[in-house]
Amino acid sequence: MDENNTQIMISTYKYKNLYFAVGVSKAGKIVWIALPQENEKDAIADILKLYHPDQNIQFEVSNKYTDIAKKVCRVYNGEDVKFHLDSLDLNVDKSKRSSIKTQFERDVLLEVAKIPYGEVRTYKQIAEELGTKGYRAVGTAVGKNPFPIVIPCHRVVKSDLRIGEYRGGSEMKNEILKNEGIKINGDKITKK
DNA sequence: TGCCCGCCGGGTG
DNA sequence: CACCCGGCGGGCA
Repeated sequence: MDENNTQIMISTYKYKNLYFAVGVSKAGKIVWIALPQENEKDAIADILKLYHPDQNIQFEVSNKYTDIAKKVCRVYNGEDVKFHLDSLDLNVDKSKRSSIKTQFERDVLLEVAKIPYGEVRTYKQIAEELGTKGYRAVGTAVGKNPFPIVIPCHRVVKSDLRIGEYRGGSEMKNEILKNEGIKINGDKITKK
């Protein structure tokens, strides 16, 4: 592949049979973070899903951003690693290849980004912060989070404190929360 | 427009 | 507890 045509750089990091992957733009911004996968191919495929098949995206896998993938891994495993929001491509662009399609999705993600380590908020709380009753719409937007783990959508739970859904499965959500020290009994958060 | 959603709360047994 | 259902609003074909 011609390096000069590379539009996106993908780096992966393996830990305990799980592959973490990040996609980074030419501009050096993270455009997508994969949920951990059992093999590297799936992790890379998760990044490329962002792009339409007919976009013929140029990408290259290298170790250039392995440190970022490693940081994601560390957060997954319960470390309170800080990420700068400016390392993420938070642009809203419906037409172009952009991780975030609408202003509403962006607003939701920025609200979720405020949830402190080791705490949870409900979908309803996020909606109310944004001044809407579209609780389900918040769930939908959270579900499209291009930066899982870094923007902690796993910390958003149902109003009755049940865990709720997750792209990677509720078991994975459960595990990340557990790694953060959040107490869970069955499918419910046990403390406020 | 119509339909799908990582939701919510009130209802019933 | 278990379903069940109407309401809500954002996004997309």
